[in-house]
Amino acid sequence: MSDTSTATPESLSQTLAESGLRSTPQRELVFNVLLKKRDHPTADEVFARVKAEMPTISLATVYNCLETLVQCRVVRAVNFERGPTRYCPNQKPHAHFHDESTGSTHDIDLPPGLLDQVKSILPDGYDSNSVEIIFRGKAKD
Amino acid sequence: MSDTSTATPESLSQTLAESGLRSTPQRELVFNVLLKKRDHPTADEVFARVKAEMPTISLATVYNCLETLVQCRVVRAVNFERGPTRYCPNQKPHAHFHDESTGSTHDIDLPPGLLDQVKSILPDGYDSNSVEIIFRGKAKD
DNA sequence: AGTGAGATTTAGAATAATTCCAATAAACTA
DNA sequence: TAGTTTATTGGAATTATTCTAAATCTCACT
Repeated sequence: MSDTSTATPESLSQTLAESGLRSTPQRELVFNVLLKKRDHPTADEVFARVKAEMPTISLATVYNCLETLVQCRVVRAVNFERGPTRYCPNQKPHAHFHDESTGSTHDIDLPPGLLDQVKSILPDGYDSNSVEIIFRGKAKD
Repeated sequence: MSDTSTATPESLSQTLAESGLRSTPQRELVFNVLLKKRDHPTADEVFARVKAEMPTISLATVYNCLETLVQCRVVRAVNFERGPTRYCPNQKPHAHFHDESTGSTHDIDLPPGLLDQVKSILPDGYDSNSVEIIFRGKAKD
């Protein structure tokens, strides 16, 4: 069963090219690290994982790569309060559940139409291009 | 027509007392400043407005007061990406619309039941105590 | 009114995440 | 392969916020 909800490593260089950006070993590796363990890591955590494979990479580059991937829309940046930004390669429409006791983040699939329904509460004159839904609480397990 | 959606200045000292906290001129003033101009100011902006009336107040105190008001649930803290936290005395259930071209923030009233409906998409085992909805886009005007 | 305990305020130092910068290196193009 | 553009790098800088320790205030009790 193939997963159509995320870009594949193979398609990354194409996606980058479509935005006029270059495929580099650093960008590929940062993306692969995000795909391998989908636990919404921070830039620091991505840096640590990436350094294991490419010890010479710099933190600034990790920030640059993450920013690039977000621009290309193959990765989403997620924020909770003012905590460090977390990164998520899930491209399906989804909400986030932030477990306040563990600090962990879970993706919540959205039923089709929910985002449009939520958008429909906007009064005239509001033109929204994105809706974000964040739950906070405690998740079993 | 009275506005029941926010605590009144008069009720603040009572609300504070209920949490075992003292009413102080600084806390009252910070709260009044938030009520007077409901444009989701940052701590720095609150500091500037408050200093006009109480020139000796410190930024640390403004942070402390805002934090206290948030704890008492008479003020909500709102974050967009990693920008500075903004403060909002609207206690009605509402979403936020973040205008990306002006940086301004608008409250969007929620129809009754919407939050419960959104919460109902959570799978078993997720116990949420708050739902936040953020729109991004362009608002007319 | 006076005293002590605890709460609050204050200025400045410290922190954390991120961005900026200028130099080097790598990648595409002609 | 030379030249131009794009990307990476390490370190300094920035920003919002929190921490710290001392001074001040408030309240309850005498």
